Formats: sequence, C-alpha cells, structure tokens
Amino acid sequence: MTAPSPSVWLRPERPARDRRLSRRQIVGCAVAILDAERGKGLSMRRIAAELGVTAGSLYWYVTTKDELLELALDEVLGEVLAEAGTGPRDGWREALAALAAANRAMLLRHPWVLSDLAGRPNLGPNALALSEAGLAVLAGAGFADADLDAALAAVNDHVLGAVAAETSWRAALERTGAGTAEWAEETAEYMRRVARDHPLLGRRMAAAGDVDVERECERRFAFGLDCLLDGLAARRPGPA
Amino acid sequence: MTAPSPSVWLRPERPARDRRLSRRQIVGCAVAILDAERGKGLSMRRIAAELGVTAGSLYWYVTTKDELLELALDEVLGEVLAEAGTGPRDGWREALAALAAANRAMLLRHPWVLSDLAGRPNLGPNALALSEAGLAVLAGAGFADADLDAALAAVNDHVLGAVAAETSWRAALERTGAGTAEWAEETAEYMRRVARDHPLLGRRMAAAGDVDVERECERRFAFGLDCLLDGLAARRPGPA
DNA sequence: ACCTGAACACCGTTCAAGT
DNA sequence: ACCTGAACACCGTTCAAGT
Repeated sequence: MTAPSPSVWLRPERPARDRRLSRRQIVGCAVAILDAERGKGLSMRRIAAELGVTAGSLYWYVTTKDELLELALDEVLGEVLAEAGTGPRDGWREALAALAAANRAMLLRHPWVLSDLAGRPNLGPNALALSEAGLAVLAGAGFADADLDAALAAVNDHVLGAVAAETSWRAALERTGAGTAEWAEETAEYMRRVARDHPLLGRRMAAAGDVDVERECERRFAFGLDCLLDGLAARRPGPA
Repeated sequence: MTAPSPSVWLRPERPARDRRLSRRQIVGCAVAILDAERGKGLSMRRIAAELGVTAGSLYWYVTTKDELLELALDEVLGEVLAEAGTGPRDGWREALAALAAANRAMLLRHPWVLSDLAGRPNLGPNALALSEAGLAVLAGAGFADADLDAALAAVNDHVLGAVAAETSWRAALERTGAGTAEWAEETAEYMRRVARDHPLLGRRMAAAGDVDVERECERRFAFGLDCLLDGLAARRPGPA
C-alpha cells in the first residue's frame, strides 16, 4: 500500500538486534548461485534453503527479488576496481585499457550480469566509484564536459557488447557441439545451406572452425578497443 | 527422454492439417506482449489466453518457452535490414552507420532483446542475413579474413552497449522521478553525498539535469560510432 | 493431427502468529 | 526485532484423453 522506495541505496540496512542473517550474506549467496547456475535457477526459496532459513524471512532484509538482484549487481561491480587497481598509470590509454580489461574479466566471471544490467537502474556505490575512476582517467587525458561522458560510455559500451557477443558465441558452440550423432548430419546440412545463401558468412564460419575461441574473442576485444582509443586520441583536446 | 533438438532452426514447422494456430501467430503474439510489458509478464498461459487456446497446445508448435524467445528474437532482428535497406550506398562508412542506426532503432523498439540476447545462441535466418549484410559492406571496403569479423563485431558491440546504457539510464530517471514527496528529500540527500565523494561524477550529474536524454543518447551513440569508424578507416587496407 | 483439462513441481510475495 | 508456516496467485511443462 505504501509507496515503494525509489532505490535500495536510499534505505540503509536496519540496525541489528538478534538477527541470524545479513544483507551481505544473502547477496553473497545469490551471487554464488547465479555464478554456479549461469543465471537460471535463482529463487528466493533456494537462497533461503541454502542459508537454513525460510523464504519469507528474506523479505525482512530485502523488499523484493529485483532489489536483491540490484544488490548482487553492485557487489560484483566492486571486483572491477579491485582488479584494475587505482594506482597511477603510465598514460590515459593504458589506464583506460586496464579498466576495460578488468571490466571484461568480471563480466566473463559473472555472465548473468549482462541480462541483469539491461533496463535496470544502476546507482550502487561500486557502480559510482567505477564511473568516477573512468571519468578521472579521461579528465586527466584532457576530455571535458559532455565528451567526458561520451568517451567513457563508448569504452564501456564496447566492453559490454563484446562480452555479450562472446557468451552468445560460446552458447552456440555448446549447442551445436552437444548434438547427438543423428543431429550432427542435420546441423551440417543446415550449415551447408547457410554457406550457400550467405557466401561471406560461410567463409567466416569455415575459418572459425580452426580458431581458438578464447584467443579470437580477446583479439576482437582488443581490435575494437584499439579502434576506439585511436578515435578518442584524435579527439583529445590535449596540451598540443 | 529423447535428446533435445540442438536448435529451432534445424526443425521446420510441421505440415499443417487442421490447425488453429501457427508459429508465426504465436511468435507475433509473444513479441507484442514483450513490447507492451517491457519484457516482464510473458507467460505461455498469457499467450495462449490471448490466442483463445489452452497453454498446453502451444507445445505442439514450440518445444519450450526458451525456443519461443529465440524465435521472437529473430523475428525482430528482421526489422533491421528492412529499415536499413539493402540497396547500394555512397560509401562503406555511410552504409555501416545506416546499419548501426537501424539496429539501434530496433533495440529501442524492443528493449527486451537486450536481456534476451545475452548468452543465447543466435542462428536464425534474419540474424544470418544481417551478419551477411554487414560483412558485405566491410568486404567491399577492403577488409578481409579475421579483421572482417572483428570490425563488424566492434560496430555491433557498440550498438548493443549503447542501447543497454540508454535503457538503464532511462530506468534510473523513471525511478528517481517516480518517488513520492517524502522520498524526494532522501534522494536529494543521497545525490549530495554522491557528489561529495565523487566530484567528477557529481559535476556530470549536475550537467545531466539540463540535457534532453533523447538527444544526449543520440549524441553519445554517434560519438562512439565515429571514433570506431575513424579507427576502422585507419586500419582499412584500401586501394591506397 | 491438434487441442483440452488436469496435474506436477515449482515460483514471488504476504502475513498472521510465534519467540 | 526477527523468523516460521501457511497461504495466494501465479509459473513452465507433461500427458492422458478427447475430436
């Protein structure tokens, strides 16, 4: 009946008395399940069971499952700065690349973040700290005002998109690989038709057979990032 | 008990006899619900009800809800080429930008695609045709082999990431906007603390208050895309 | 061949009642 | 203050049985 709170971050955890649980604990458990199950199969009942408690009791710490996901998202976002380090770097390019790499590594560790992130506001403390760090690098490089936002967004966008493409590719490989013998021929036939109707794609698919997915994904990630950084460097209002 | 089919696309629709439904119809209904409800609230029972039929009957046309989502995804992917057009363009840069813009427009029309896409294989006919079109543009520009993939991926990644950031921003605005009067002050207090601890972010947030979200998102999208295209142009093994 | 109806094993969320 | 237990209104999916 009462109006819902606008954001978890505005409502601090209640003071403790004789509690058996904590937000930290619940969020940690949720992240563990999401990691283990690849995003599927997270339920309030499951979390509760894992913590030796009833499902309803979780609602004492969290108003909704959606809010719990928001907390889980910020939790793993915290890993990025921890990995990238906040110390001084040789240059803005290297610093930005390090942030991007740490961000990518985190997304690969927690692929569920990709579907979790879209369409959800993201105002947690770790998200904010991460943004500030990126802005600091770009501001130090000479960017200002609206270009600051746009430059940081461009880098982050590339990271997100690249990992999304990577997980999607991996999922496709798993599926075509997991077919029984009877399906193998059908798959091959479908691929032959694809190659016939889409010559360029067919050639690329043939070439993809030989390549190591891991290395190729890293190569693409670096390729796009380098393109982007070149473009940013050209736009940099540096001390010419 | 029997091994699951590796992909919807390998298993054509059954021949008709006296059917009341069709895959087309079911997928269309699913897309409509996803659009209307922003990704939440799609259920097999809801689709069935909308089509005047029982939930179980849908499983005659589709083996699983996940498969239905795969079909829905490819359905809306078809809109991109239709909008971008396949005709000849002035140059590779313009053609690529047109594809990217059409892709972005589609994602903004169907934001649920963002969460749907991640981690899901994507081998439908429209997805393939779209890839082929992108590859054709880049091949025409002189790119070849692994750079072809990487270049197309870089552009697509930017589109995906940019729209994800945009929807996330919009969600944040909706929420902070929707607060009751009693929450407004708490939000303001939180923002003040954020600005204190994160000076750069604070300045950017203050500036964001004045700006038109729509235009700013378009500007960022164009900024990142231009950076990327500059980077690609520099790497192009063109007829120097 | 296609659809119904009912069932199974789940969900998120609420809320009285206990301690 | 914190948690239980039971309930409510849902899910996806299966499958006999109807036509």
